[in-house]
Amino acid sequence: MKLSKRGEYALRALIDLGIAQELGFPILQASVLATKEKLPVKFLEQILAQLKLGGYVKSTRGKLGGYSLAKPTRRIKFGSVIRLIEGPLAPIRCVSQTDYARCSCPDEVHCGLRMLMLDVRNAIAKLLDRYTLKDIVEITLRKLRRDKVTPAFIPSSIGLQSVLSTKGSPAFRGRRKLNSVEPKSVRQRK
Amino acid sequence: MKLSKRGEYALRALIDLGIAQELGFPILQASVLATKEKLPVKFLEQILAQLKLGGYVKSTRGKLGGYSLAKPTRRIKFGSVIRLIEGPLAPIRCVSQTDYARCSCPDEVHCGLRMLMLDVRNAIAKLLDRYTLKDIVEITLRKLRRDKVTPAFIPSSIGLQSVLSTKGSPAFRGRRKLNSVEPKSVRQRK
DNA sequence: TTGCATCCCTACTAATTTAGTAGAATATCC
DNA sequence: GGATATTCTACTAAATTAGTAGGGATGCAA
Repeated sequence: MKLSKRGEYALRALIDLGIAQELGFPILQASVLATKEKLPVKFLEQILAQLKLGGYVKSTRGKLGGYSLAKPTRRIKFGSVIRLIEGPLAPIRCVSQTDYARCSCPDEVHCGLRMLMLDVRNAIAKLLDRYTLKDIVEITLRKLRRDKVTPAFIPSSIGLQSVLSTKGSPAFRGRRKLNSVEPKSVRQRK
Repeated sequence: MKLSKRGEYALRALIDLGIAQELGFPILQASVLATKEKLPVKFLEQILAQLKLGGYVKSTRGKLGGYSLAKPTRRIKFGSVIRLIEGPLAPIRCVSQTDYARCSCPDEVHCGLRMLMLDVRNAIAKLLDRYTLKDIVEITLRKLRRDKVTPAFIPSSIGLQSVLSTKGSPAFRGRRKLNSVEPKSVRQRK
């Protein structure tokens, strides 16, 4: 039931890009992302390339280049990202909706394991196909604000302790709407 | 989010043992299980040894020997079996309840990925830690009866088409109780 | 007591997947 | 043109998975 490093890094990168975008920094370099998450740049580049293929990020080259999200955060569902990187959500292929394959058991209809795993796959898919990057970005930002913490990828050149103040810095004046309703299942712990 | 073959075979074996027991054949040989599920005997033996270590099955040697369940089916939860064979249910270690480990992110408390994965792990655990072998055995038997199918491991020497009749064959006269309430989440499809 | 079916134990291995490295090519901005 | 990025391709080391292989120990039954 594991998420691979590759998958983990992909999701981290997307979340970082989402947060940064919301804070007014729509473009981040691979090196910045890698530094923040403490992972190998070259490996991350490969993952970003894959995300680009999947249509989740776009890139610009050259000086001032980097990666940014290719579509609105609310259109990016975690389920589909994970499917892209890791394959089907289902624990066994015979209960996959997106990539079904017959399993070895003689009688699929009366297979107890299959019934159980179908439930597991549905539980996972229900969560991951509902939650969008937008949800997670909002929740994370709310937590950060509440605890007055500054995310690592804010360029230190700008002394932006105030970036996170709810009042709004110039970067995002007028486009705040982080008071929307929190999704039921992803609640803040503690 | 995959279940390994090893895990799959372990669960299949337990379910088969559970069904066989309920039908009055409490002991099955590794070779019988392997034949039924069409998988390598030697590999299955290793898995059964692991299940024995975990206290889920017991074995008797010699002629007429074989494997049987070591405790009542209602005490065998799928969650713990999978944990034994596969490790933690959690997609990433930092949200595991049974085998926590810190992850690479700088700030676990404000990690969006962690929040999401905690929900996934809880959804999985909620299912797998609730469902017991008993639940699955009952549901499977009910389906088999409804469709009048005979499970493969009934010895062909006995001509037991009638084994599955609800009226009861001598093997289990008087200890039928398959009309208990079906768990909500694992329902019969179709 | 002999035969045989069964589990038990240990070691090995082939294939696949995972998690990267490495380095040069290409594009873009100043 | 130089600095800074992404892009592309190839390679690889380590771990995991899914088995094979071969005997040894045990217990029942004739």
